[in-house]
Amino acid sequence: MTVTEITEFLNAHDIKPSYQRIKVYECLINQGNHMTVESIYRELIATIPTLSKTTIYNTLKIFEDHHILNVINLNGNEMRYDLILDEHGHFQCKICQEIFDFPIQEPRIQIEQINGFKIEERNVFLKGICKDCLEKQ
Amino acid sequence: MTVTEITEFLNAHDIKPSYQRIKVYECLINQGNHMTVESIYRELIATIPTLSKTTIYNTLKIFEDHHILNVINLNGNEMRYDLILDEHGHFQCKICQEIFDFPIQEPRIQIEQINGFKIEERNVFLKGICKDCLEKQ
DNA sequence: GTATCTGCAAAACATTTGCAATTCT
DNA sequence: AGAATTGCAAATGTTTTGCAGATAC
Repeated sequence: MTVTEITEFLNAHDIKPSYQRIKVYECLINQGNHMTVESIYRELIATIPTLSKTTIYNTLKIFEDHHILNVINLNGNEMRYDLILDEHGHFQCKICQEIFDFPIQEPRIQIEQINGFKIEERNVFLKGICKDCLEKQ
Repeated sequence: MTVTEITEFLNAHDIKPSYQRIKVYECLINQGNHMTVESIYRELIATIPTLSKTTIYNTLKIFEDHHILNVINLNGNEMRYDLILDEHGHFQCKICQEIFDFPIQEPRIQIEQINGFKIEERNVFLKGICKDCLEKQ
């Protein structure tokens, strides 16, 4: 995705495409999902030496409000941020702590059980032991 | 569940049944799921005036380590604690913020997609608008 | 020229840690 | 007495807030 395309995308979602916002969005695309404010900061501080974490927080909040970003919290530590691209779940290994994405193809999880409720977001979060760590045991 | 039963239950899980631990467990049973440290504290401080939040944190950590409690974090604020009774998901209303439980009867969420991974815990967290808030709109 | 955006510094808040006092056996 | 538990106070780490300076239209 080029800078021009990001600019158009942000405009289309009523987000003014400032330099910082474009860079944060670019970072989320290039670095993949479940980034933290800290990891975004570390990634961008070389390019934007004056960048503050407050701006990252502000930007992510705006992205969330405009529904182009999902915010999740897997373990009670830092918040993690996912661009809304495809619907996927998260698996975190209890040993190496790494987070893996996996597709959710089952569109309804007994949603009819919750009668009259409007469901707008779904998060599926699994914990266990990943293949590599299992083999090391 | 009587105090005697809780005592036996904790003993059976290799947890020494101190007064505070019994009271915290009792609170989790009586007040239902997704309680926070703060809400447990407010509930118990009348009964145990010397109670500290550190003890609640300690106790919940022990319960978690001994697999009688699940810890979840829905919104990045406080952690929430669920006794492991039946498997259920959580639905949080974006308007009134209330959290509802719902049963998960579908045992596998495309788990075969994650080949060779050992899945030990599953959390399903939905967000949307609850019936009451929908009707008020 | 006015409104918006940025970013520093301080505040807020949940959780963890160190350690001394207490309790239990 | 000895070991485990409790709880106060301080530290930690993430996120939020207030506000002044910078930027954009």
